[in-house]
Amino acid sequence: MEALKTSLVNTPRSLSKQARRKQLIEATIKCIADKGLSGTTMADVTQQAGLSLGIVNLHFQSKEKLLIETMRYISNEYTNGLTKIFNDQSLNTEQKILAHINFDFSRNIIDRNKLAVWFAFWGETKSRPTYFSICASYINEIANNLTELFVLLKQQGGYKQVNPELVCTCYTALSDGLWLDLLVTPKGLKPAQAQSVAMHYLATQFPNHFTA
Amino acid sequence: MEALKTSLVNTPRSLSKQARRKQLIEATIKCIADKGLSGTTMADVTQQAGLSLGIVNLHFQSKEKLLIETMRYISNEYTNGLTKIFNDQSLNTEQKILAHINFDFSRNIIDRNKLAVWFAFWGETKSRPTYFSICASYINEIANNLTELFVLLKQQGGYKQVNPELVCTCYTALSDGLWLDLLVTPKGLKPAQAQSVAMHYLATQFPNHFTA
DNA sequence: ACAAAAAATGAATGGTTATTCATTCAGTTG
DNA sequence: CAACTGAATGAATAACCATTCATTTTTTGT
Repeated sequence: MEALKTSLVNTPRSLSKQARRKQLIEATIKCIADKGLSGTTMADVTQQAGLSLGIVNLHFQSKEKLLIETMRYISNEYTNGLTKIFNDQSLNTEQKILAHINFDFSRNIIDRNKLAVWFAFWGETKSRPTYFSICASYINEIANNLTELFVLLKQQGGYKQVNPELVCTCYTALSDGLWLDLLVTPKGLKPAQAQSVAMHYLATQFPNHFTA
Repeated sequence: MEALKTSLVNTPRSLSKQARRKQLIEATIKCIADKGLSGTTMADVTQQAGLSLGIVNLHFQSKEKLLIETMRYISNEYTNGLTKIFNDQSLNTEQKILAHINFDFSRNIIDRNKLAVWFAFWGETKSRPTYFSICASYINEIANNLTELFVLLKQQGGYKQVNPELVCTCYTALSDGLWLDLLVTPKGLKPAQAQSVAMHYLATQFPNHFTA
């Protein structure tokens, strides 16, 4: 019996370098989800991709670099999605915040394989400075943007009591915690419920704009 | 130069089995925090404990069992602390909720070494059923107890709008997310701040009992 | 169609690490 | 104090796994 491969199409002998790297990164995501970070071997990854053992070193030089690129891949996907929303001129403040939440709980982001990768790497940030620096680079930017949106909505909606920075910290921690729930107790919390919990919190801060 | 040992006292040749196991578990926590779950070897753990290489297999049979017992150790410490609060006859509902939050952000619980262990294991729950079953066993009990407290406070305080189950889910996710912040961005968020963020949320639900 | 270049392969290598167990050591008992 | 018991040690073993690179396969350019 042959293992299910990440790419279902026949893999032509020569894809572009870019495409081959992506294929390997996606196989890595699947392996980390299935076997954990410590249990993922080069043999696992290459078999999952349907390629030969030496291929990772050919394209990434080492396992460590493959893992770092995998982290960066997921991290970029998330950051780019949010940046696009923040820069979308066609959306007003309220719509941007809504789009942000929708994105945070969209199918592609809360995919359990990817969540497993997020938490696998977060669990190692204390011991691996490189992982930490990847996180650090995007966390601040996202927080600044989101805080800015809350500042604007506070002004526009006349919410005198709201502390935008606090709301940003609270919302961000809440959505991280809901992600963890989705990973660890998938039977208990469905994606739609998770999103409604996040909405419930925002409704406490901006009751005229959001409802639980 | 000799590595700093987990136990600073001279370790007598014969401790009780229980004490020796605890010593090894605490060395394991330190190693996981320092080197990550995948980077922690038997040599690391035993050296950290100031004992010889074979000692783990003598007391735990295998590395896998040591890791499981380490997870259980931290998990029990947390669950027992909360259970004690819930069963404390001298506290009223409001005081129990406050005690719960204080405990969630107390020094012994949000110790960064222990947080690193929590997230290291959570990152592997999808691939390791045993880790998952340890989590599952305590999550439900804690959620039920906390929900019950919110039900009581709703009645006692006349909070018609409050949904106790939702508040429990939200608070729990929020505190998990804040734990993650404390682990990943310790420069950005101090323990006292984290606790005040959690209080801020509870104040939105029970404004007559809690203030941000 | 052929040669040259590029990509991919996987057996072999070498380093790492969990586990074993014969031996050493400390504490206890009669 | 001598014999005994069980805890602790660490050298040796065996399994595992990342990486290398000589060889094979495919693509490209002329």
